[in-house]
Amino acid sequence: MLSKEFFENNTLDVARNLIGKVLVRKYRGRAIEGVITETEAYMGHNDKASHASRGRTQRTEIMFGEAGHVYVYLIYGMYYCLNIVTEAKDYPSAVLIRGVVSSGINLNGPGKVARYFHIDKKINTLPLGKESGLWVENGKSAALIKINRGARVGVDYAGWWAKRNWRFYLKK
DNA sequence: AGATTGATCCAT
DNA sequence: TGGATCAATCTG
Repeated sequence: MLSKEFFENNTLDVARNLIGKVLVRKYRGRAIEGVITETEAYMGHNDKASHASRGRTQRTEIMFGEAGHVYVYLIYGMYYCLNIVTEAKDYPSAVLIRGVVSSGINLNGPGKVARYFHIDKKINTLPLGKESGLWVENGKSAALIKINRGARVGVDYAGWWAKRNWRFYLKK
């Protein structure tokens, strides 16, 4: 299981390094696993695409918290999105898990990932590990993986910040 | 391209 | 307390 230190690094590095790692979910005595194929970094007070850009609120407080904790939110009234908090305490940042491959099934999009892994607000703000039943394991030799970068999805409203290549995905 | 859906945030 | 706004997805 990846340590808290892994998530205390620069968010862009964490987002890139999470590609190829294995997401593990223990749910009702069953283990669900999948290789992470797509992530996005949300980083800093100034990132207009980040929920934390307007400062601390009840919802975003978790992004200012300890690395390696889970941030889950509901979007469009229907879909949960899974994020993992990164970097130092009081620096708002997290990585959104956008894509996972599990048992040959391609889960493209954060809403599908959350649904498949039974992610909802019950594990919001919990640390990765036994308590949340969610953690990340090392994958196979990350050095052999080809990773592409691109602009983040669905954040056009963020102007210049939307153009930054803070999305990472496995090259096919 | 349009409908769906509700938590969250901030102020007409 | 109300209304605008969303880190999306499915169906055509």
